[in-house]
Amino acid sequence: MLIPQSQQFDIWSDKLTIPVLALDIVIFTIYKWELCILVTKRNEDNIHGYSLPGSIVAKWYSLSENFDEVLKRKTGITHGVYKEQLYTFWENSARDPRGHVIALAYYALVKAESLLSQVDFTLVDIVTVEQFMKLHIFYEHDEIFRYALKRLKDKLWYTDIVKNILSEEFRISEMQKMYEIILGRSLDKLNFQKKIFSLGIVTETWKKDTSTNRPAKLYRFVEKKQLKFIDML
Amino acid sequence: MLIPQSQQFDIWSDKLTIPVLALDIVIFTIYKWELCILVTKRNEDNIHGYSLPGSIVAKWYSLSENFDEVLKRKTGITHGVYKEQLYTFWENSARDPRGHVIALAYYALVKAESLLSQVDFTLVDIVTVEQFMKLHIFYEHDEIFRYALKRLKDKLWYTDIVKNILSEEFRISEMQKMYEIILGRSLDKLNFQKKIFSLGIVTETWKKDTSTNRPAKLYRFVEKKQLKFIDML
DNA sequence: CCAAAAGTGTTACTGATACACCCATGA
DNA sequence: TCATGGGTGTATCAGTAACACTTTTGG
Repeated sequence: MLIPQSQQFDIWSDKLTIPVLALDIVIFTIYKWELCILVTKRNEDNIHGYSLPGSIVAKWYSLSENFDEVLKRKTGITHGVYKEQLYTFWENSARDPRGHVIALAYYALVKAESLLSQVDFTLVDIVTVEQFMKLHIFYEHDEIFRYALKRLKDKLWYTDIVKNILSEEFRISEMQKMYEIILGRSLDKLNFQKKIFSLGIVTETWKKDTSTNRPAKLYRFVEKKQLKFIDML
Repeated sequence: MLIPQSQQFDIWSDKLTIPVLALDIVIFTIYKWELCILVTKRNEDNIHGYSLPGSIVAKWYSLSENFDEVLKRKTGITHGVYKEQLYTFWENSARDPRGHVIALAYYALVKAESLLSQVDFTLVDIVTVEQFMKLHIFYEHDEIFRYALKRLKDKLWYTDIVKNILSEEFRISEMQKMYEIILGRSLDKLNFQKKIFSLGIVTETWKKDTSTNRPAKLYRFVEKKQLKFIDML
């Protein structure tokens, strides 16, 4: 399906009556006990700022394939990623100098070790969410970020999404720590366990982790098929 | 921004590297005490079937404007509509003979009287959801429908979305009836009231509706600003 | 007075929240 | 033996669900 560039239509041409679709990604990870995301440095009209990694959606490929391709080309990450579509935004022309772009927003969750070993840091920076909120953000990517963060926080309580940033076997306290970092607040130990167990997303391994004073039980996530909640799509 | 058709690029051309974006709408209404939606009759390759009203998204207009335009052109409806974006689907080429289309799905809620007075029935049919599920549906519009129905059902319990199909002033029993029709099951009277009142979406008018034996209190929805729940986007 | 629909009470159960305490281990 | 997490108990409160009863009107 590859066509010589010279024969391709100019997608920014006024002779084209359909909008260009971009795919932008909020990539979350937990790094040094903080919730972080990846950002791309940008200079538009001599204004220095940041945006989310993103690119134009290509024809002939599914949205999932487009996601993988954008992620790879803009960050270097090729595997070990949880992805989920968020929302489709219209980026109005005042903000986007290129013209009328529709932004298909995704968010992703990656383990820090996995991310660090794959990311090309000449392409992107890693920033904490606190830092991000003080940056100058291009397009409407700050809005996309807020939406992604809300979705991530909400999903903790009714899915096993956190498994994408935990190891195979883990102690409940490690899991709780992840929740606390993402939510930005501390949680009650026992109440957390009751909630998680009632969700039915974890199961005991009957092993112990003896790396701390008192050994802790190790858990793992149950198979997808055995989960009772159904997450459409 | 109008360009003579002769000068426009062919959006289906292989020389175009970006996908075409379509906007498809699940239009719900309650008609004759049943939950119904609007469908478009289609014949593709001599196969008779139905699809959701939809069209190609045009450049230079916001998604909201595109929605209004599609709705008007494909159904005749121009006003009195609640709209909400659902999800963006990739319609794989096997199902969509035109090629690679990305479908931006919306759903809408319209009062039956408003719908009936506006709809052009040479363009669309009105079917109950039961009937719809037995029809031959083109593209992946049956999947979009199921997703829309789930969203609609969920939203009843934490928003005032139902106000789009109720009159200004109404009795709680009328409201309950709407919920029952949409959810497809009956609800307990008192429990329903407790739930709705705790949501804080309705307020008393101190008027009575005397059209039945025992007069009923009339309620109305509270102003948007006074609602405590925040619905992002 | 009876049918129809409005309107209210009670109880049991479940889950969320807050707080308090004991336990097993290494240093 | 004590500091450090791991692990558990319990009371309260709010929300959910099921069921039963009373009230007000028109005919």
